[in-house]
Amino acid sequence: MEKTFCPGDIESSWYQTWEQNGFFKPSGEGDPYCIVIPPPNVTGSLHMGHGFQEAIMDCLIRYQRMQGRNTLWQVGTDHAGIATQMVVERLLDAEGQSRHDLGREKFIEKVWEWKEHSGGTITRQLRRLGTSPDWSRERFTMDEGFYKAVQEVFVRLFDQGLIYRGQRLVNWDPKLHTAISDLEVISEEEKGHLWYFRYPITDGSDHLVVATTRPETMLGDTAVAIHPEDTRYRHLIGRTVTLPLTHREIPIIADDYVDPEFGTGCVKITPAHDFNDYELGHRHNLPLINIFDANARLNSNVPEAYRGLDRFEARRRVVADLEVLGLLDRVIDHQLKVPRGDRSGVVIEPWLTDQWYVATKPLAEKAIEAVASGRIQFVPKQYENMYFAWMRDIQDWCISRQLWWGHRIPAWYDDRGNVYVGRSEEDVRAKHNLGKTPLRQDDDVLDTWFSSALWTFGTLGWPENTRELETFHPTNVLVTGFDIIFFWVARMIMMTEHFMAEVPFHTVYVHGLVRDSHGQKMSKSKGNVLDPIDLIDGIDLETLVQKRTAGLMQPHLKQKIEQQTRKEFPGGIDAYGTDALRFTYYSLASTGRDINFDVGRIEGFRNFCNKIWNASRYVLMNCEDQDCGQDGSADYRLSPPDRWIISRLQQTEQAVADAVATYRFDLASQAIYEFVWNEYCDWYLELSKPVLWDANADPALKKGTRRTLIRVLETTLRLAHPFMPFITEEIWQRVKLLAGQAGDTVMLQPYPQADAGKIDSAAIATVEWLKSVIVGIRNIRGEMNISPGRQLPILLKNGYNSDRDNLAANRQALLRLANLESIRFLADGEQAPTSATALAGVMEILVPMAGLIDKEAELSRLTREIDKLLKETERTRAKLGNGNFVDKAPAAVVDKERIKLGNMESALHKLELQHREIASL
RNA sequence: GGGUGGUUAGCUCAGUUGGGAGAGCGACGGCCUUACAAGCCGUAGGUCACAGGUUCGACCCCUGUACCACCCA
Repeated sequence: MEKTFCPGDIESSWYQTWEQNGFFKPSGEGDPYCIVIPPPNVTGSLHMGHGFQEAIMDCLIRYQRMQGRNTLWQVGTDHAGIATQMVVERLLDAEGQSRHDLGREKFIEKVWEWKEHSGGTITRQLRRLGTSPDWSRERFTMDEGFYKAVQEVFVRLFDQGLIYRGQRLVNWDPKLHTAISDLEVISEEEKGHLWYFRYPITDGSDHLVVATTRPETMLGDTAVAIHPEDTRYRHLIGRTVTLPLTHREIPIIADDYVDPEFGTGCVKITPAHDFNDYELGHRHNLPLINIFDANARLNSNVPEAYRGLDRFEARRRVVADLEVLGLLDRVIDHQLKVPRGDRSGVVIEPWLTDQWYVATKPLAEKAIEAVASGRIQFVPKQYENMYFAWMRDIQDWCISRQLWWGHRIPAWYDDRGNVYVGRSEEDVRAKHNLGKTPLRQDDDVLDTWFSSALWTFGTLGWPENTRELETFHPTNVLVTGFDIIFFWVARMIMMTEHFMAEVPFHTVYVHGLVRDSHGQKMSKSKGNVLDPIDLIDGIDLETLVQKRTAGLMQPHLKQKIEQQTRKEFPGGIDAYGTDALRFTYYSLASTGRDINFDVGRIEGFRNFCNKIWNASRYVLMNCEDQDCGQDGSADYRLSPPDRWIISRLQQTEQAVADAVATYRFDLASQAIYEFVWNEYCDWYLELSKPVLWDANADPALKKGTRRTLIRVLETTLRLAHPFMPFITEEIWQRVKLLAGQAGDTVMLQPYPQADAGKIDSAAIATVEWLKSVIVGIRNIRGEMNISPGRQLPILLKNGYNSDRDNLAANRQALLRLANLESIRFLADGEQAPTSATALAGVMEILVPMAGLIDKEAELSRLTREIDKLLKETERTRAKLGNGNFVDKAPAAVVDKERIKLGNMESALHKLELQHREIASL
């Protein structure tokens, strides 16, 4: 084996082996276990959030597979309507073309071409992460089969009256020319103005002052509203104002929607361009005047002077014209929520159009019940509240999009505007007896989330009743971020309950969102994006800078991003390998909502991989070509350290099992890390040396040690495999035979199960004793600056018989691990030389000071120890002196405190004695 | 305005029915000890945001406050 672990050397070849041998496919045996991947955008690429999420799913899948379950990880990608269409339109734009130049069919061909070309990026990257989905079952939401499911769902919902077409105000994106759902609108505070306009009362008696943030919409006003109780204006109810610029006469109405505190308490009402006004207009039967076209330019419903103006230009003109007329009262600065499209970034316009809707209320009821009853459980549980809050207020879902890329709505219209929904034009004609009536299909496509809502059962073959559907649905767990609980999770639950009459999954594991090391969201414009592949393969500084600053939407940020990148990664990023990256992800997967990714962490876990690698080198060097009991022979003997590490292994296995069962991957990874590094490497490997290197040692004991070394390593590799698939496979192949195992791959070996019967408390006590003696001596050595190479003669004093037994049993280990010249108990009546002292229980460990230890240094060390103990003793004594504590606390707790106090007092006594003795020299 | 989550070592974070505050990284000191310098040994560092309350006992339970983040209106 190489001296240093090089992840790049092993990763791709093992991945190919696994995939080519079909190890990722369901075994067909055991209890089914299924996860569907949250489908990434087909033309997207892997980001840190994906990496995190995929790592978690792969861990679960590999874990369950090794538990012997019939495991399916259903993989696939999403066509991502708007996002993909935008990408392709941008490419066309670069060639000076628009999609309209091409026409719908040609454009869609282009999109498919682009998909063929770039669609494999994300799946290639998933492979780099070592994920183990069944690639042979890969699905795409635009696949023929999946479209069939989408169409079927649409038709059935329509027939059931749960899909309808209606003219409503929608969130219109004037740049992308499509409606979008509420969830795709991001409203944030922005600086703006509040304009106060005078509207003359028609009889010429007076005027009203209205305040508005959107002056241009006044051209579509159809009323002015006041609060019914507002005494300032109550007398005006029922009269009219003459709308300036348009000279329309519009009523003054009363409605308690109006907030008398805001502005002047008079509100202009534009029912065709504001959601609240729309509702209000509906209540009062106000006319709707649509003043915008699809580009949000003013249309022919406004006076000629304004027609064709962009909405923002129109705003300036309206304000200017009113000012000229003396109707501009004042303008003040004002913070307001501005709705923007999450894709286009432009201000969204409430606009009146015909759209398709899903009536969600009836679907939501069952979906709420599914979670309320516990048929679906969220982990962590608090996300259920978020889910309920949204589901209770759910609005009808606008599912039509004015795009070309997506599932075309299966609806046809005749010349008279009648609509027919069916599985195909022929189907529609037959169903409605339409003969040769000309029909044209609806131009719109469905919201991408409409198709992803069918993901669990659609990918398994529905509407056919396939064996996969039978076996793997409902799926076991959905792994997702909380940001798409509404977009996706809730809609999946609604659709699946409706069509399958069962839940899509039993558990929703909601993980946090990956941020940078300062808690900032990673984004291109912030220039703090990390690419998981760059952490695996490494990247030099120049390339990283180049990558972060290329294609910026706001080029002026370039310099700042470059500086920041050069400062944070002066040497670029090292190649850490997949296993280190994955282990880092797990270590960060606690219950929090934010996951701050610090490159310092991954370096630590790269070192951990190297630690495992080198520990394995040591084990192999000592076991290869040796009898390690690989033939199953039983002529070996286990030492206390052997039994101790086996015990600790059982405890670790249990800790990992408990952690995975509760989705605490941080705790699982920590248990493995601690066991491997702090127990197996730091202690057990060291303890094996005095046995293996002692020519006089009992051969049966040596065999026992080799057997334990190799078998604990082999088990640990299986234990760690779901977390770090590559390195565990590579090493497992080298150790399997020596450990008496066989098999093509570690990924199909049984997962280690804790066996409480193998926990040997006597062995644990012995090794704990050994460790405390060694640590005591090392402590003195370290603090007194005694060279590590210097062999020390150690004396022991005041021990129990058990201490004498332990010394006898562990003499060799002590001599080596503490680097001792000798170690023995003081004889009866023997005078101890002046020594530095450490305690191990009641036993005193003496390091003779002569020529080694400075008196003052030892005194100050003792003083520190004494002070520490003194403080602790005082606290405990006070506690026990409190009658309430002794009376009311459980007896076990009180006893524990008593014992603790006794121990501390005895230790304190010894240290004080020692201090006095040395001080008197 | 309503809601949720958070505040623990210099940094990033654990802390599982309330009973002696932990890890990794970083810092400091010492080591090329035949698996590993991507390492080994040792050390320092915390009013557990603040204020009350419950309790014999609170990082943990309750109330309030401050600040941060996110969601919704």
